[in-house]
Amino acid sequence: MKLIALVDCNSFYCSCERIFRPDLINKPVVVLSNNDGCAISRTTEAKALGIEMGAPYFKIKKYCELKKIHIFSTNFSLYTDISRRVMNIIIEESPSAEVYSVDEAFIDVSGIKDIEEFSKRLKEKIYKKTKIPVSIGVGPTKALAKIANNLAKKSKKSKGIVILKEKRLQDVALARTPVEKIWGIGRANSEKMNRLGIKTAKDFRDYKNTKLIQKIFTKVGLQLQEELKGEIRFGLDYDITKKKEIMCSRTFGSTVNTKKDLKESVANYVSDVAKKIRDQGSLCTKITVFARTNPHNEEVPQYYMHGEKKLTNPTSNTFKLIEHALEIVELGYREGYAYKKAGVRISNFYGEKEYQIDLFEEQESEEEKKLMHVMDKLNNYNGNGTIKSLACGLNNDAFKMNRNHKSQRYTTHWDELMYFNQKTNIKK
DNA sequence: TCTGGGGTCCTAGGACCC
DNA sequence: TCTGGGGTCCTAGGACCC
Repeated sequence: MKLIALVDCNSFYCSCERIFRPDLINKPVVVLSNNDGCAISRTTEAKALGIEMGAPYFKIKKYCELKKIHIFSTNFSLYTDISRRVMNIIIEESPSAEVYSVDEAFIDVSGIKDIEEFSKRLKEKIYKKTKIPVSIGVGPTKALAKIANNLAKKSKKSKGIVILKEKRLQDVALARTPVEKIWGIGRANSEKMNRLGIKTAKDFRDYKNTKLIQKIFTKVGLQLQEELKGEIRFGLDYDITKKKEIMCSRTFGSTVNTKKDLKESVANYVSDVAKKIRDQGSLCTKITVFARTNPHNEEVPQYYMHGEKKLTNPTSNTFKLIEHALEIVELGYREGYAYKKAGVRISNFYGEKEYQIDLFEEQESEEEKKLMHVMDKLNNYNGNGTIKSLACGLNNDAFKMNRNHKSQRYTTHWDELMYFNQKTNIKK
């Protein structure tokens, strides 16, 4: 039987701060987001005092002072560093692990004889070496491990470890879990579930009309239901090092009111994402830029500037990307608005599986067929299926492809073709 | 006065093609 | 010249997660 453990750090950012302030153990602590905007991490003591996730700081400031809640501004480089230490221990101690986020990791514990003993040892070791407390939940699937973990956090008796191996235990656990606590069911979907009379995770698991589940909650909802039944739908992913999109965005302390200032910020964000994409060794073929006014402020006129650009040549070059980004700002910028937030996102990375197929995998060797095949891939890779007609040939002479239906929609340039050729190791 | 930042996945519907 | 049904690709946007 397959068993998956989820190790989750308790109130991670707060716990990181406590490493240097052991006097705050057992005291309420809150960590705020950028610009001290809102609460993003709370200890159990702070939760008990009613501090909500995402609560705007200006609304709770007085209350925090009154209740002597200790407030910290974020220190992401610290958290990243501590996270790495914790994850390294988990990887060292486990047969195989997937680092899922900054404070969580899944472990395949199927082969381990005494899972309780293993969990206890791991938990102790992490605490001893990093001073970060963790909870561990075990179940046949990721979704069940998540539920086990939630219970481990809640129940004092469990001492931070809950193992949901037997069906009987799962029944009890699921009946005690309201739907909105299920991993992957957020506010919108839990409201829909309640309307269907589904209140607990057990109700959801046992809901017979799976067609309806699929219809309302889409494929993901159906997969979740199956996971709760103990059927694995989300396997462990050991190789998630490469991102599919990278973004950088900021809320401004005060608003930005000129095109020049906005361009300056955008250029900064671009250099940030460009560095990241080079670090992961990819090139991107799409860039998105957005800037928006403050949606929380109803007094000011609202505008959401948003534009994207497909790049013919994949790149990670900062200057090229900045050029593209500023062009988008140039097109989308409107005078007279107070911009409160802006960001840049790059995506459609070159270097992913689907683009690495051998273009000549079909061994039929007629030249025309080969070229058509390349064109199809190129179309795919350019992401728009409507390349006009193929201009391809030595000396840059146009060389038109004729499909039997005389479509002339496939075009590109020889350089581009050669570039693609090079990258994918096609033998000419 | 002050409301984070960085991701992933899915679907509906439009555009386009044959 | 007539025109429809079916397929594919792409985008916007929703929902969710940490």
